[in-house]
Amino acid sequence: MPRVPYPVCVSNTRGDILTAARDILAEHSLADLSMRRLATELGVRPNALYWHFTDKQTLLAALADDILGGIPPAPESLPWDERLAWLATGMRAALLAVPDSAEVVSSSWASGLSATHIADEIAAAALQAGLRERDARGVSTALCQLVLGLTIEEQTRAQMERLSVTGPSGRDFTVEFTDALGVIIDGARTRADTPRADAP
Amino acid sequence: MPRVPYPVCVSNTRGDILTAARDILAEHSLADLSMRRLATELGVRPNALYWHFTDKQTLLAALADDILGGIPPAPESLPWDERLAWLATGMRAALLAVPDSAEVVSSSWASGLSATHIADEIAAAALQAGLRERDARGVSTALCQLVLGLTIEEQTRAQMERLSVTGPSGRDFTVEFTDALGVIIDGARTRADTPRADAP
DNA sequence: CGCCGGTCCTGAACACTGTACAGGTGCGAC
DNA sequence: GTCGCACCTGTACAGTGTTCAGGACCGGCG
Repeated sequence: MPRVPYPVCVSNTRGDILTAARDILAEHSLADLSMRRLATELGVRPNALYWHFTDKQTLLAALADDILGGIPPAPESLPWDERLAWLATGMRAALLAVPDSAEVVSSSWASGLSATHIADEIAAAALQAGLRERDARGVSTALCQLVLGLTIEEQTRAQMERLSVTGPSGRDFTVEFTDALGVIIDGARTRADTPRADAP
Repeated sequence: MPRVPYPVCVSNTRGDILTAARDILAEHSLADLSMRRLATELGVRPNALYWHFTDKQTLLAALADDILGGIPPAPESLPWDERLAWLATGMRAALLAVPDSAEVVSSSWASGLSATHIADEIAAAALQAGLRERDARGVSTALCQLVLGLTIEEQTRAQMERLSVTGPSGRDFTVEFTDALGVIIDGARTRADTPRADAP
């Protein structure tokens, strides 16, 4: 049999690292996602990760892009308001699929290391509806911050219940999301109906 | 002269600790707000803090309540939509007054250790406008998440520029806030005008 | 006076964390 | 055969939150 000097299966790609990070989030939590643990999971020493990513922060930013990358595009056939709802719920679903991912995405957006592709997509959908540029961006930020913030709360609570440091919160986050989403989209509709003749 | 055996000025109260924490945020950053540093600033060993607070997390939650405590109440004379805007901008101003405080408040809200008094106040104002209960709460969460999320981004950027790890972002967060705020309040107005005869 | 109990703090330690530096091993190309 | 590159190792540093047993000070009570 061939001599296996050291590596059993080294030579990790960036993708391998990111999926390993996702696995740690899925089976444990963000608190457990340390460079050491991630390296151990890959059969590698912690420092090895710094060859692929300069920082933990940039690693998390890549992970954030990865997580938000799988949002299905809104069908062109949908009316514009339903497309807004589609995108926001899709973003929420993508986040809910990976525990603690909302906090990861939030930090990455804040640090500017991450792409905010979905925000642009939402703004574009609002623009197509005839909104003014600034209104469209307003709708986009309102929606994105709602999704991010509420999902952070939901996932933090879920984690706390999983470790049973706290009982069930009694909140229905899906309802809270739907209600706030409805309000924002109503606001977008108002802006769409208003004739665009006001002062800049 | 009197012998000063050990304490020069020990015997800190919870309030002293919180203001010291605020000072660290003001003059440095959240990253510098460690138990060790906070203790040093108070002329005390780190462990001493654990007599007043069980956790760093609960300390930060108390700090969050402290920061959001100074929001001026909306004048009763204002029409309801302007009261909503007043409360949201007041919350934003309270956060902007202390660097990195938005992140502190966000974590504290998510962990449930902190009071969400301002959210209730916003919901109450919306309720007075004649909104249904669920709509009022929807407006409240949309507004609070907007303020928190956007301020996190703003303060993170400010911190990065202060350490000159990054140039100016070119974003005008006040404009972004005002635009998104306008959209949400327009949505609230729609809900207020709609006769409340729809199915639950 | 002496002692008790509460309040607030100390000293030392544990198990971690992200990250830096120098060095080494394997592989394909010239 | 050797050069350079891709990828990883070993060791170490400075810092983190938190715990535990214990000690100094204080007012009040017998």
